[in-house]
Amino acid sequence: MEMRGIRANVETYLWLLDGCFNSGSLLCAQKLHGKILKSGFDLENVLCDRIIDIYIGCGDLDGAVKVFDEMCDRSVSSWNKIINGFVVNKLSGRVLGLFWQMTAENVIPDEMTFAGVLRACGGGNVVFQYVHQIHARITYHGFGASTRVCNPLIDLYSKNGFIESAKKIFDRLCLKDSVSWVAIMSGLSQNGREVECIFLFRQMHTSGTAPTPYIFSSVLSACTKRELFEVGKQLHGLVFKVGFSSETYVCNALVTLYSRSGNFISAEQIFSTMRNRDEVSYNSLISGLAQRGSSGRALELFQKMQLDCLKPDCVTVASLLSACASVGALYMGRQLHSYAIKGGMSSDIILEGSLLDLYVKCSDIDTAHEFFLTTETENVVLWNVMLVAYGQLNNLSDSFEIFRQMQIEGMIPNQFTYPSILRTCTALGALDLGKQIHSQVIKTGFQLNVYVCSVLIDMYAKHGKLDTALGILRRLTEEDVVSWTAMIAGYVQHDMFAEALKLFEEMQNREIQSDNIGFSSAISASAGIQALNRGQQIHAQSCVCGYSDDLSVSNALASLYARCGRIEEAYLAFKKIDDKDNISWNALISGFAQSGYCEEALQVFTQMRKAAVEFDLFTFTSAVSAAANIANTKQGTQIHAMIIKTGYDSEIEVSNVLVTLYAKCGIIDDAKREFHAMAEKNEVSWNAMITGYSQHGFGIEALDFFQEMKKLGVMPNHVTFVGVLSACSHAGMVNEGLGYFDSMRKEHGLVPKPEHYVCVVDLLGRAGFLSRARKFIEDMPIKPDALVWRTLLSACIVHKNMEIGEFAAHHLLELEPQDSATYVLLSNIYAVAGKWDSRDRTRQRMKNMGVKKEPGRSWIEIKNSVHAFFVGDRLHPLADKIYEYLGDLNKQAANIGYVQDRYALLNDVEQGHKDPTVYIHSEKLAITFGLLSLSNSIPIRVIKNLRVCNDCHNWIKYVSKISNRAIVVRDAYRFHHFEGGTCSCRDYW
DNA sequence: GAAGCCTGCT
Repeated sequence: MEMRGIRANVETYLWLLDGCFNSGSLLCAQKLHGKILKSGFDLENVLCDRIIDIYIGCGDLDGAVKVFDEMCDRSVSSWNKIINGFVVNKLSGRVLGLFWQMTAENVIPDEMTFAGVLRACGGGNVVFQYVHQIHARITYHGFGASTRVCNPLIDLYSKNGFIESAKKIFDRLCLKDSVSWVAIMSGLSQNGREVECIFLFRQMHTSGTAPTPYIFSSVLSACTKRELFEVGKQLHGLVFKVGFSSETYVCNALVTLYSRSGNFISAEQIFSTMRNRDEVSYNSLISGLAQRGSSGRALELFQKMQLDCLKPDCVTVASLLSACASVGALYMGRQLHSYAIKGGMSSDIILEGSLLDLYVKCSDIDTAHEFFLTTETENVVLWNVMLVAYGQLNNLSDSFEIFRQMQIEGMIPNQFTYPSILRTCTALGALDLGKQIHSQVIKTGFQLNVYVCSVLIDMYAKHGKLDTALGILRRLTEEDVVSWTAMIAGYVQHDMFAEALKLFEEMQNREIQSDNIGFSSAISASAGIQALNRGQQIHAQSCVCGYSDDLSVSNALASLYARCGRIEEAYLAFKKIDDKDNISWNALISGFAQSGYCEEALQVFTQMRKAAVEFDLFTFTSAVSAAANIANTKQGTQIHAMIIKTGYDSEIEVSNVLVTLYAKCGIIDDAKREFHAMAEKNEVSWNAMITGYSQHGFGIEALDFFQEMKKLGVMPNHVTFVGVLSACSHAGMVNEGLGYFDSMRKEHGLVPKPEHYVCVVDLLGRAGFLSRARKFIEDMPIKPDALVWRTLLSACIVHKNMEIGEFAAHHLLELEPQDSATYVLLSNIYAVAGKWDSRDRTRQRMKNMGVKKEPGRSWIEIKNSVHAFFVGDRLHPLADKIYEYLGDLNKQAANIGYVQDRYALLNDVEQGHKDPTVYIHSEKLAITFGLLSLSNSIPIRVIKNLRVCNDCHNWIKYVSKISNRAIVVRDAYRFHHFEGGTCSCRDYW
């Protein structure tokens, strides 16, 4: 044709190009392209489009782009061709740029454009923020209900953790095809919402949409993940009914289901009768077996697979590796690693991930790092796994270095990266770094991802920024149980139990199903305010949800009973736990210690040692704290020795409680030694010293420590001020105390809590400013609690002020009408003033209210047996000896100034009783018996169920001096440590 | 192939 001089026209070239396209010859196309350029037809878009098709088809993307760049007035279909060219060639990073350029040139994108762009976004290496922007364009151009565009969008959102957004898109679809259903169902399943996935399947089924094998495999895998094996079995029936029981995908999912439930008979049966077994079939059964520890059979199948003409592929090895990682089978994992190297698959991107994960999960970080260095850099998963590894080692600087380096190498952090690094920041208290990463999270559009949010909430909540944490939770658009639980737990960690329970309730009102950890946190919150009933109700709920055998929930229940002082129930709950861990034991020890049953706590500690359960940080802190509370120096120092042996003395929490132990026992030199030996101190350490000094009446020293603490820049907290204010009380420094109280708010931004008001009332009351104390209470911005009134009442008794005492007692009785001690105190005030009518009226009122005065009892332990005494008790076998020695003691005490305070309880009739020994209080008897029975080196320890009375208190001071013995009395309200004629309470209780 | 929430110390 050319030789005859006939010029080819556009049609001719089009035909020629078609031929070229069919033959797939790049060379031919290039020649033709040259001719077209020469002929000047290169301005014809229809030819250019065809040339682009051919170049892309032949893999010459650069050639295609060159043609594309030269074109003018490019149509949307030309843009689509080039976009898809990049997508197919996995150069998705450049697609977004093309898309923005296209919109800048006012070319209107169509469905095909968006489908391509979304595919590009799914390929990783795209900042997720852009997906939101593209979504906005999709809506703007009217494709918000198009399955072709929305199916990949659903997939993209759910893969990045935005399941709520995915659901919204799904709901707006006019026509849902089977791909839409699979996308949303597998999305739900991937985001931990397996139950909804199953629910949606039912909805789909009833709506008449026929399920496909893909849909079955998706819903079955949801059942497997949730361990809803019964539902899975029912679905198996349906599979049979609709005739999919030979479909490979369905059978694979069934094999996984049965093998995870441990039903290997069914699993193997399905497997062996399958028509077409593929690699996945083998992989499912192999990984099921390996996860259950049947590695022998797993390896057997691994061999057999090859006889079935299926080569174990990367996924086979990867699934075996993941099973190894989850059961910690490092040795088998290493063997698989060599297999992978021999089989030439060790550089597979997925396998690299599983290998690294194996080493990290098995805590072999050195090998992990070594392996990491041998891999190529562009696999973001490997970077993420390394972040987890350094997090495990509590190594913030290396973690951050990885985080920084990965970005230098062009990796974009994703929704896995942020939780890992942020968790490390949380654990190591690097709040500033955490905040910086938080701003990066916002910049890159992950601020609504539930995994990221849950860690952010946890980070802020754990470090006391509860408002910030709550803000994040409130802005979260997804319903996420973990984020809610993190917030609830944060409240619990900061003693804000009411807030925790309120939030838990709100979560349930929103029908967010709590998980085991949510339930256990809510039970802990109930325990924090001794709300036994509430805690029991929550426990019942958790049982309904299937958590009756869950360890966290069971531990929380034991802790609830223990912290509510229900010894028997706590032991019962503890015994019911099948696989007790240290937390179960610790729950009893710390719970008993917190509810004041410190002897029981120490007994549990001893049992724990006999049971050869390993102690941890929590065990030691709780046990020492129990010993400290009852000033049990002997057992306290024994535990200290064990702490040194096990190396826990380097832990700051342990040192803090040791300082407390010695301070509370009054061995202030040892407390100081522990304190100064600490490599690192926090505010708790300082508080322990300040409180210790203060409790032992060393007000000035306590305040010196407080000044020193401030000078060193350690931030005082609420507890510091309890110590400081009571130090001022002891030292009689009223004005200084009031000044410190003001400074809480003004200088330290601390809002005074009820206990601080109590301290100020104590400060004023002890100094005798009773009217000022009353005025102070009346002006309080919060409602005075019982302790405030009880403090005022005690001050009135010491200062013998009947009027204000009466006032205080009435308020106290309004709050606690069943507290017999208050009636007794009030009647004592009247007795002191000789107002016998008022006293009798009080006693009558007490009777009318149905309040019974508990009979006073005291206990003392002598050589592993407990001796109990009532008032005027003569039932003890050694009663005669005890009364004889008591008489001696009374004489000696009188010689050095003891005068019996006969007004403490008795009216004139009672005082005239023939035998005054009838009224001898039980603590006197117990102490006398202790002095008779115990060697000089052992302090006398007596427990009393009521408050110790004024007379006994005075008597014990004298006796401690005469006998030169330490006497420790724990009464209903506090603990008194008598030595050398004085008491640690400084006559004020 | 990778990620989050749960017991303790003043």
